[in-house]
Amino acid sequence: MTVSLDNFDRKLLVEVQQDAQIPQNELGARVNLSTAAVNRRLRRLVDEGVIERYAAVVSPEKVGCALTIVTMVEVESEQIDLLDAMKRSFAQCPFVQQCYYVAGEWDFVLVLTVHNMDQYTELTRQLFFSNNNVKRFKTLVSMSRVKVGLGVPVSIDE
Amino acid sequence: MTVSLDNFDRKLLVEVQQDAQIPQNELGARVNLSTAAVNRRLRRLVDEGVIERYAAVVSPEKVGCALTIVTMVEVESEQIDLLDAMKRSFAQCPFVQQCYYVAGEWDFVLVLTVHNMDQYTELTRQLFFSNNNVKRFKTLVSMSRVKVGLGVPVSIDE
DNA sequence: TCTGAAAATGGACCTTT
DNA sequence: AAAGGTCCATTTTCAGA
Repeated sequence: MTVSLDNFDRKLLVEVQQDAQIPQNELGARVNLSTAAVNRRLRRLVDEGVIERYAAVVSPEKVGCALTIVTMVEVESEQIDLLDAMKRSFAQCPFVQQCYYVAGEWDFVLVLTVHNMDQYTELTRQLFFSNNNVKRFKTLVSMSRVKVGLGVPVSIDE
Repeated sequence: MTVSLDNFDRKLLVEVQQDAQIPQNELGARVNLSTAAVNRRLRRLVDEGVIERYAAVVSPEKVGCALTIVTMVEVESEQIDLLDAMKRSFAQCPFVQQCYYVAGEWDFVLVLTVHNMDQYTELTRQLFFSNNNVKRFKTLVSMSRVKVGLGVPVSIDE
């Protein structure tokens, strides 16, 4: 599952999570490696699945998705097939940015990106009210996205 | 704030959020545009801030960050400077992947990525117990990351 | 690590609406 | 003017020695 990474790999991961467009020679200069070495290492990181993919991060506001909402959901029954169906329905919905199946007071946590409240209301109907395995849900409306990212911490020991 | 996008832009955004490494000529083939036009449009999208950045998505498991945790926090006082200090402390922490300041039963929602429970315990001490503006917090441990991403929905009208 | 070929990016310039 | 297309120079990637 885990992969062994040395400090060069870790430094590269830090850089590349931050900005994937830095050319390999520049990366090399930063971590003290030749362009070719950087190239090989990045390829290996992708091949081994450490780097899952490269993605453009788009600004929700700029495309009119002004509202971020966090919703917690409690289910009626934890029967596997019912849970799977719910997971699928959440995962499929393009407005669901993230979905975690959790242990604790709630069963699911969803992060949603929508254009406005009306759209959220409509979504709750679709995702929650029309699903009779949803016992209750609670809505938290984001007033500020303090930190947003998928960055994974990689510690570098000097 | 919002930017006017035509269908070409939207199609490009869909592709590029999914995979930022598709070469521009291939993108052109997919959306029916020349390489140069794709190049110009992508540049414009970056300049206008629609595309905030390009990032490598790394697998938390592969780098040993096996645990995803969602934490809700309620504050004692909503005094601006206290809130700002909290926001800063959350944003700074490399294990805080996301942080939203929300309205509702809670004040903050955090998504954390940690190596193990011990580390989380240590983090709660650092982030919550040692901050006397934290009234209470609730921990939800993720058992499965059903959907994870920063993808923003862009609808294409044919 | 170095060198060089192949690929991708991005600008110049002309054409269309 | 605004945006597309073709062509060409520059930059970047990536494999072999």
